[in-house]
Amino acid sequence: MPKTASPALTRWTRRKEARPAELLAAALDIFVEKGYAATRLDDVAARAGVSKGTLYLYYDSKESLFKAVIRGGLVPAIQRGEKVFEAHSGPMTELLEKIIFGWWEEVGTSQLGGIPKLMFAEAKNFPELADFYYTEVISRGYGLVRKVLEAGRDRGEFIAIDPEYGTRLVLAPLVFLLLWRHSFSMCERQPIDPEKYLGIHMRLAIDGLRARPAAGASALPEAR
Amino acid sequence: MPKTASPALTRWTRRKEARPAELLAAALDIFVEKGYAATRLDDVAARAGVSKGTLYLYYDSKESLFKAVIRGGLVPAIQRGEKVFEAHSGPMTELLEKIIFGWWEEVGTSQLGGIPKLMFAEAKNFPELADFYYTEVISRGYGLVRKVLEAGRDRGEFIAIDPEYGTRLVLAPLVFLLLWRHSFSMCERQPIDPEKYLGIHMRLAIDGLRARPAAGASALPEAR
Amino acid sequence: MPKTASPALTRWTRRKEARPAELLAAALDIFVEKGYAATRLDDVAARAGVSKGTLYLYYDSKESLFKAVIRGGLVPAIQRGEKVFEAHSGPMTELLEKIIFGWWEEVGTSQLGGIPKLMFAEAKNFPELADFYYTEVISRGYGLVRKVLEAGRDRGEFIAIDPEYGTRLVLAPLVFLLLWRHSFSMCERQPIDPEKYLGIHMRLAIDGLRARPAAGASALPEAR
Amino acid sequence: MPKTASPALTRWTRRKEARPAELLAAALDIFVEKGYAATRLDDVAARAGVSKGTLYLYYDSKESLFKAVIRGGLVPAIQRGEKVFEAHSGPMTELLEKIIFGWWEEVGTSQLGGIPKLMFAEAKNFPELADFYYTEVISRGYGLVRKVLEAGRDRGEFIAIDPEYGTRLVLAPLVFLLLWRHSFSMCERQPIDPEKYLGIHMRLAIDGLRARPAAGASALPEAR
DNA sequence: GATGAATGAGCGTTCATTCAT
DNA sequence: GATGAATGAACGCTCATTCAT
Repeated sequence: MPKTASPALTRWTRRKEARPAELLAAALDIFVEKGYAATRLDDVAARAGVSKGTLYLYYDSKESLFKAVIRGGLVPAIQRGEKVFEAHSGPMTELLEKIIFGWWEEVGTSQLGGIPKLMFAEAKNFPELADFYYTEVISRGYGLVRKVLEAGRDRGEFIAIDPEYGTRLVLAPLVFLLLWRHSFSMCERQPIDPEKYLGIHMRLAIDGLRARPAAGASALPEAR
Repeated sequence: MPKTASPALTRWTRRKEARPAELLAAALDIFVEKGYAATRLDDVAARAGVSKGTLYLYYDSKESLFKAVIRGGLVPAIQRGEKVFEAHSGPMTELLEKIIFGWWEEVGTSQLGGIPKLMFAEAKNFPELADFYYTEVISRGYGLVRKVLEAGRDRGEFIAIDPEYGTRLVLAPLVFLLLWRHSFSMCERQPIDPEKYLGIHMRLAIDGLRARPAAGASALPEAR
Repeated sequence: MPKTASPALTRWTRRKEARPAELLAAALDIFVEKGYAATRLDDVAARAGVSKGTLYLYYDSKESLFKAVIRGGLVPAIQRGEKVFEAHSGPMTELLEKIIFGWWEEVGTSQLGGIPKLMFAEAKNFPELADFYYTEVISRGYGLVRKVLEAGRDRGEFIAIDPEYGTRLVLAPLVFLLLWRHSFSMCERQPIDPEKYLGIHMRLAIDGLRARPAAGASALPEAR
Repeated sequence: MPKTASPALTRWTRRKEARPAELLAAALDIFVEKGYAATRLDDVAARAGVSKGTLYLYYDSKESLFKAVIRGGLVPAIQRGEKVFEAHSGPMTELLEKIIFGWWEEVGTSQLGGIPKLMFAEAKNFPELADFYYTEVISRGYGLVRKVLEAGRDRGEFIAIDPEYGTRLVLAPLVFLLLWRHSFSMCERQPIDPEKYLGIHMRLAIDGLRARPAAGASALPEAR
């Protein structure tokens, strides 16, 4: 005998295990589509196919739902990046490319790529959310890239640039790409090609950071 | 024909003509402080010293008020940049620095610097607004930088990089700085120093773009 | 016929029979702690160590649960008071004190003391509940005290005061004490001492009610 | 030409001066009818003939609306009682009766008489409200009566009873009457007659408090 | 032209009640 | 019998917009 006739027809269906993931997926969709403040919990519930009250069975508030989306989506991606760092041996230039492109593939091309725009947009109005995101995502992502730059400098691969600023300048175009694709991308006739964009950025950045064997006339004079 | 007839009438007329500008200044303040959605028209009216109803005498809706803010604030700044381009003679590296630092001083350090964050945040929810901003601000700003890069390439100063992507990569850190300062800047202990940040960016970018007399092993091989 | 067949069945049966009492005890705790409207059935269930659904196995609704609490708590206390009346012989002044102090000890100092406040609060919103409480608790409690006063008057101990009003005036301070301790008592620096309060009340009341051998100038002139 | 055709027909009617009083009257009605927690602001608005939003034009929250009801209704009544105290000369027995009966006529027979029940009911769940009420109403009302008792004792009219407890015992029947009439009064066949009830209370209380020229056998032995 | 009182749709959150398991 | 996931109707509060004055 099959399990039941049709789950879609019953109003009460027990889905305890699957629910949180479904709810989070629906929430991610709507948060990315509308932004944090403009997201209505009704819409999230409707997207997940449940009632608004059900949301509160799993998450205490809009804010905790949002945090769960971050915790379940972006934080693991960061952690995987940290694993990649630890497992890596070889030139830091390679590791840098691996991390940047990996992040793009994992985050940039998925729905998660819409989160940073949302966070930039709402950080001022929801300081607690901003703190959470800064601690859990930004500082860890930045720390990861900074460690790569510092290791490269220590290994003699990179020039001695201030790692704080170098990190920002390495990440800025990546962040910009993320924001762009969730804002004005539909306004351009010629849409940006992320692979090409990131490729050029990486080549310019790595070349700019690379320690030159014999500093020629055009080398950066004391970039610190 | 003289501008106005009597002084008494003049003062009244001048007041009436000054109203929109006062309203716009107040709106800019609040929009930048709170964001678009969180801005209450009551607050704008209070800041301008008028009643809420008066706002509707001049602007149809919150959205049209917001558009007017952009039209009156960012577009003239772009136009001044275009003037600088036309008046310039000499190396394009100099012009690029002049434009980037000029934009930072004029826009980045003023209230207007908060607009881009707003636009990125609301572009998806207000497509018409996004189109308007893309046409009036983004494409003109980008075009300006692109023309600098193209002129530099034509003059043999810069390497032959795809100008569309080069432009984005030159501007991305600037945009990032703008957004950062209106979002997460209060989360960091060590606040970013814009002059230093832009200085390093310019040196890296100009060095990366600069055509090298004799391309050594580490030079960019055909970055196109 | 013996009560139950086997010990195993007994234990199970006993558990099932104990359930309502456990639920009622939990409900009394929460109702008294939070009030009727602010009581959440989740809390009652949690306190009783059962699920919320189980509550509905035994009681149709929040209101019927509340009624059951009253039936099981206050009504037996009234009945014990009636037994005391019947068993008493001797002066009515003694009986009155016995009943008042007994009620205080049994009801006032226990959880049950919170019920009258609830009933006063909800009587208007739940008329059916009010009728039930009036019939089962109030009219019987009043009747008891009234009979004491009437007996005292018939025995020549008390003056001929209208027993309806005398009863109310004897009970009012008791009710007031009950309500006070479940409402504003935490606002006062010097908390009320129930023994002292009731002691003074009793002495004043009994003295006021006591038939004076020779009615002096200050005696109550026919208080009817 | 008359002012306007019909105010009832226009949706926007400017009522600024009259509004607060109308709102307060409507709020008092509903609060007394339903209690604090069970009062819906929609109902208050509907009773006042305005929209719910209009309520928030005048009062920040449900709580502040309620406080305004107290401040505008009960506090002035207390103040008038304090004036009566100051203006009085003559026996304290007279003053006590004047105050008790005055309070009854002014508060007990109006809608305001429903407030105390509501406060007893909600004090535990809204401690801030309880503090406010205790400070503004209870402690002042109690203080007033206590001063009468103390003055009477100092003048030799009253026996030396603990004024804190004497005050409570004088007021308890009054409070009880107020609560009763807003809770169970509709359950009784023979409704209580307030004048008679208070009359008997006053005679018993004043007689109980009165210092006896020559303490007979039945006088209170050291009621302290 | 200017005002500001009034509106009403909408949102986050709560909780008594239901019912598939 | 017992469970607890799911529901949905409320409720307090907000705010862009309207319009009588």
